[in-house]
Amino acid sequence: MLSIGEFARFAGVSVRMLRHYDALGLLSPTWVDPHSGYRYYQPELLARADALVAFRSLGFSLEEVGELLDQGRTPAELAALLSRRRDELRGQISADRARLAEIERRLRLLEGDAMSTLEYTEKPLAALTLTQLTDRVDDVAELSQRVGPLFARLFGALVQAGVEPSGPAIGWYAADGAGMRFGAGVSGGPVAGLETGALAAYDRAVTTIYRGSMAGIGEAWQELSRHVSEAGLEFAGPCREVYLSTPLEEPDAWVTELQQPVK
Amino acid sequence: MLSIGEFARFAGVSVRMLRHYDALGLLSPTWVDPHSGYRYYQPELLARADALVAFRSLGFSLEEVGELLDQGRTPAELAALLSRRRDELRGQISADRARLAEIERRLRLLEGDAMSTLEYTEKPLAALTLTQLTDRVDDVAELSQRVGPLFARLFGALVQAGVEPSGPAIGWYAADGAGMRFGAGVSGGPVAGLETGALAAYDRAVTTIYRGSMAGIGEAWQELSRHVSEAGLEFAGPCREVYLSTPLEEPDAWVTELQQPVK
DNA sequence: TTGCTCCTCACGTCACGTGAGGTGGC
DNA sequence: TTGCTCCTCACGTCACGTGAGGTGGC
Repeated sequence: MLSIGEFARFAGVSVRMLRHYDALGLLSPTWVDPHSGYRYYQPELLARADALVAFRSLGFSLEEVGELLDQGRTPAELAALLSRRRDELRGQISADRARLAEIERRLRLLEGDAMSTLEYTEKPLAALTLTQLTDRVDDVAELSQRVGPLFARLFGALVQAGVEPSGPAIGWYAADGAGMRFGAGVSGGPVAGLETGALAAYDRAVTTIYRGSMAGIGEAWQELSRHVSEAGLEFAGPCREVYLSTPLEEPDAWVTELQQPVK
Repeated sequence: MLSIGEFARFAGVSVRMLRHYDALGLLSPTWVDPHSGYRYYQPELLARADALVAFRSLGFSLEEVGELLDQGRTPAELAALLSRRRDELRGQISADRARLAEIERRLRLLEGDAMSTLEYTEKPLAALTLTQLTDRVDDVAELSQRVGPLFARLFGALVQAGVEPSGPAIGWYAADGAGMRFGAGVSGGPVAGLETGALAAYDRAVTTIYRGSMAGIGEAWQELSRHVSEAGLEFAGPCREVYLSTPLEEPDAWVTELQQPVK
């Protein structure tokens, strides 16, 4: 019979962990001295300890290890547990690959002319209730001349209603046949003369912060599109522009977040 | 100015986390009402929130994110942080690949004739002080006839000295020119007529539990060797056998752990 | 005034490591 | 008898989620 320290050395785990496994009922000593509380282990228990260590190092939780060590499991149940872990691992590996690719991209940018280049963030997009004006064009080329006036009308109506929005202005753009539907709005309560519309929530969206005037925003969208397709993603809904900082006298200093739902 | 709830929706994080980031000094509100404690955020802060979210999702800790967001960092420092994370990710991916391969191997075994096949565990090997007898052979073919008598002599000496070992008997085998040095021992204090020797500790060893008589242990070692080379590992020291259960009357029921240090 | 949002404090998660303070065994 | 090992209890880790109990703002 081995003391806990000897058994720990053979099993390659800490004494603390053997006590923990005992408390969880995963690996109990052969005999415990009722007077001193000392734990004693038969060498045969090393087989169970080895299996425990092996399953842990494959990334199973201790609860799952308990199921895997349970003698009553059928091969089909064991296979189900292993398959689940296999799928988790595949998911982790591909997520880590994507992270690695993004880190390598940023490293390349740092070596070269980094400052001019955009950074991308993936995050969920919350649903949004907008007080807005909407419009549409048949030809996308007309879009740039139509968005500005729409925002001008929006802010005119807000000023007339005496409403000062607390949050940023928001634009959205949805493909509509050969043309495009679009809207200009702010979040907040209903205002006479303006529509109330809703933007849906999305689990995943690629976003980026663009700094500069609206003249260059088309190029920024093109770069974002390229990034989305290089990451192996697809567009999953209408895109949004969130105008974070729009000092009237300095159109080149505007800060806009571009948001593209993806899947 | 946005309330914490509005800002959280735009940033795609929870209100709880915004308070946490504030407490850590990573992302502080533009203004805090001294009376109510309410936090208010400028829309411009979304750029910082996005960067924070992006770095977190690349797997950086919040402490590292703090360094990455710090304006005072030079491109070289940023590159160093990114490179470190890149190397971590590469390590994780290859570790996960190895886990995946092992899980797939076990799944294949479960489909086929699983029960007869060995399971392998990787764990560290502790240093060991042995009370032992040693010998050597010039020709490895002689080994099997020489190990048994060595153990017989060992146990004879232990009985004569009145020593009952608490732990398992241990054999070790080290290549020595064309032949092999080997030992038979038990852990525990010095015994007259026996040598005292030490086995070194190893960070990594592949181990397996073999059930059966010593006649089949050579085959078990061959399977283990095959597993080691398939896993892309190399031998890194003398191997050990730990005799976990050795009922005298049932040599076919013996339980032995095979241990092979690797790198 | 009613809901809604916001506030702080604090506990739970998971698989450990690392003490503190005390006792048993050779 | 001295060290060494063992015992239990409990806190710290990390990035969160989820309450409890209370207050502010429209």
